[in-house]
Amino acid sequence: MSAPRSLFWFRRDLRLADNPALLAAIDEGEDVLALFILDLDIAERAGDYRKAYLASSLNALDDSLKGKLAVIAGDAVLVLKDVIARYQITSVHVGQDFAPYGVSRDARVEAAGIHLNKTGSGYAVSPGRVRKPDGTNYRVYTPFYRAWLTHGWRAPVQAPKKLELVSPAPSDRQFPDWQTPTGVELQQAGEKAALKRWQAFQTGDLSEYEVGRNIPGIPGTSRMSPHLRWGEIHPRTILSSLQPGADHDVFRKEIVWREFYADVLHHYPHTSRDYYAPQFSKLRYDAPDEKFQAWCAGKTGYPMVDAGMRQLKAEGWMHNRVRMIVASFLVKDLHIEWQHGASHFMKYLIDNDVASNSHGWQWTAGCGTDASPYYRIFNPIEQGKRFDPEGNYIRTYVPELSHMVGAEIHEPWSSPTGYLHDYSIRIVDHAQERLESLARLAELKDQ
DNA sequence: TTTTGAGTTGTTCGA
DNA sequence: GTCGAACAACTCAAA
Repeated sequence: MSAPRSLFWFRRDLRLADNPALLAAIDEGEDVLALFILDLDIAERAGDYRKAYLASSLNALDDSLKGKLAVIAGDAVLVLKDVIARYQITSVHVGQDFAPYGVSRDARVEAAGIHLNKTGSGYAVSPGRVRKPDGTNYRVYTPFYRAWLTHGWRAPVQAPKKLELVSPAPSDRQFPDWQTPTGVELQQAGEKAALKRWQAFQTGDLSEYEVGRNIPGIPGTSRMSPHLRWGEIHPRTILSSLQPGADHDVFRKEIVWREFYADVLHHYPHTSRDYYAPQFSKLRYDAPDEKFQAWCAGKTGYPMVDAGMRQLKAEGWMHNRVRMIVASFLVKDLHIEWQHGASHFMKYLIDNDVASNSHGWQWTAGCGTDASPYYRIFNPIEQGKRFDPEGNYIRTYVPELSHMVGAEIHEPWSSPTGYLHDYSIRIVDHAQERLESLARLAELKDQ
């Protein structure tokens, strides 16, 4: 009988600190093989931004593991079978993945006879755990939040003190060569970068978060989303350093929104692509045409919308306030189904989380949980004036408007210099399309 | 079972 | 410029 040797399969938990599943693997094996499986099906769908971020995160993880991370491309079942045989693995450990794709992948693995020891997940309270007294799940955020607070969560655990790693064969070090696209500046990936950024946010902008988070022209948000997406930091680590006070409370609620949407998707897996409120599938929509292309390219002629869409392409990330503005514009002004926008986001966002993305879109579209009232249609001009009064955000991303100062930047059509540098003419009239949206929603009501 | 209050993020209109 | 009301009706959670 050979010595017990465990496999730790890294998936969405690319970190060493506060990783109970990794500790479980260490407990069970005299040594541990650290593995990441490159799923080429996902890679085919993913945009270059996501791939570059992941490649960078894997390099960072490998550094922490002193160059002993195995990376193998292929189908999870085949790779695991092969690795288990070749390295004489006696147990496989993972953190539980709740996203629909991960759930079905893990089911295939287990159906193939590979037992996965699951410890913890990427959430402070795993999806499915927060329940109403009658045992059913919540569909509204605020009651979920109150129950979530009551539920509580475990304290973070330390990084392993001692980690005996198996050295993988050179042929099992298939790190992808995915480069950041030219002209794009992605935020730094990896556990160290995540912790450093969290520390900086905690001692900095967190104290002004309630107001600052809504101003896209300043660095008022934490930018933890890409790190949370790949588990470079665990939400427990974040939550455990929050204090009482309004700004911290608002930030905690944002973390719990992530937990809520994961819970909703867990109970209704089809809502990653389909309507949470099915009657909205009967609404009259327009096919994605050249207007959709203009939206993607950031050439709608609405400064705040265009700035957001261009930030997405420049950084693989977009400020949350602006995500709502561009999403509302696509659905309510262009009358295009939310899935088209959600797919575009998933391609470019380095924080591409299917639960938060799909349900964020559905919220804006009015077909999600806690959906906004039908009459809540964002005015891209007013939103710009309110949250980017000086136009700092717009000037950063829309060079055709960089010569404009003050509030006039929000309405280039009203300014003699608005089109001096060939800024796009408005592709639609917001006031008119707002009425069109209300009319189409009224049709739905009459049915 | 029935009732009641509440529900992330807004805009427009008229006084 | 500011302010309050109106904008549907419905679903959800909890008493």
